[in-house]
Amino acid sequence: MNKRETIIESAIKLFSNKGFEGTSVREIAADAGANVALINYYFGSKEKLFESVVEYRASVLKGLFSELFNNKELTAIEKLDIIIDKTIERKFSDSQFHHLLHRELSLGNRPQCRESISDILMRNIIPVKKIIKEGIKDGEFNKVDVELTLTTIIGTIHYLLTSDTMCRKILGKKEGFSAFQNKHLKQRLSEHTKKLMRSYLLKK
Amino acid sequence: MNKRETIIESAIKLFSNKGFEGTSVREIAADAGANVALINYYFGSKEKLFESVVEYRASVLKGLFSELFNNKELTAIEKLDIIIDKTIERKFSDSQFHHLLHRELSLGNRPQCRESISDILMRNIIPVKKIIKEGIKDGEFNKVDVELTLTTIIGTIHYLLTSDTMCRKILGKKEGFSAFQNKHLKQRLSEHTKKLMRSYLLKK
DNA sequence: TTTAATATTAAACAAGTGTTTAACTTTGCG
DNA sequence: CGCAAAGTTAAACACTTGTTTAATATTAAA
Repeated sequence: MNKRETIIESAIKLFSNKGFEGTSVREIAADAGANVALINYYFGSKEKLFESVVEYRASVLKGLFSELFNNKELTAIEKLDIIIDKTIERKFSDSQFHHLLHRELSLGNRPQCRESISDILMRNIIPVKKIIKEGIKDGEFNKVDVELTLTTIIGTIHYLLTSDTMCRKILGKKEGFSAFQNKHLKQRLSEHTKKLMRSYLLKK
Repeated sequence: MNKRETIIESAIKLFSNKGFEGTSVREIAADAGANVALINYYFGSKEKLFESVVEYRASVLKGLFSELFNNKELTAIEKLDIIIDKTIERKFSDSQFHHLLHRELSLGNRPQCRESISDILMRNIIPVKKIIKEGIKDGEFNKVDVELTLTTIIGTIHYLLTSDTMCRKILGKKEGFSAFQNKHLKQRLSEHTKKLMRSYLLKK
């Protein structure tokens, strides 16, 4: 890993934990073991470093579900099951970064940055939308509000990951419980979301 | 409205829009038409101003659903309908402030602040939990995962309000569409959430 | 009106901010 | 090697940050 990537990794860690404005370029440089000037040398500015961070990680999230849409052997509800599990897996394993995206998304500054973040998030949402629509067209699903149904799937998973503190309180757990590294919770969330979708989407 | 309150109001506006770290005390003072030193005179520090902001607004959100729990004339699903509508109404009318709370909640700094914010949010969640539990005990509801069901309700509403940009993209709307002031969207969200909960909770 | 508490101010403070400069070192290619 | 490009550095730059100080203005009670 070269110094450019080291800086990006440190930036991801610090931006995720302390926010964009709450992190100084000197902190990032120190964490990466690099000179402050290197940040401007490689990225031009702190703001452009942020954009690089987003792009850098975005490539990992890229097109996770697109091939699923073209699969003809699975039913729509089976596809949705896979989407639910993968979304949970992804959000749990990288909850810090997802917080970073959503935090900056809710801010009034840097509108261009909001635009690119929402584009990244949409890449994983569009295939889900298509799959639900297809399920309805094929008569497998009830005629539901497609956009809000996918909002429910993502929103349920997302809200549970709001913060470790919040998650503990919702679940009524004691202080020691670490929500984000809990395997049982992922399983529980997966079952809940799948059952919910089956009862709502599948015809009785 | 005295100067102390004027400062709090300006702080709410600016913190909501630009985040805690992204807002300077001088901006707040300027917006409130007050001298910078007044912030430290009244609140002691920027951080304590933030706590005052949270407390100030928390009183408004206080105990919105507690009396609903004790109501014996409504069925559990009817109570839930009311909760859904009130939650939508509240979040839509004050989406900026809710973003502020959730943004700071997801940050690693100021753990004591996270604690008080999650306490505030829980005040509105606990009665919902009770109502769903009661519905199950009375045999009106299926035996669902209570904590995750309420997460679904709040998460659905919350996620749609992530950002105006994001909301537009999810719904497939053009640039002009302003999600947060749209009456039709509130109605649509209300119907979706109620239907979802009826199909999931009520016995067939 | 005197007096003491409260409110408000401009100015200064020290520390931290992102960024730039110019010098120096390392790298890789002809 | 020679040399240019890329990488890395310490120091300085100009500016903003939250906070404090000490002086002044306002208020309200005695």
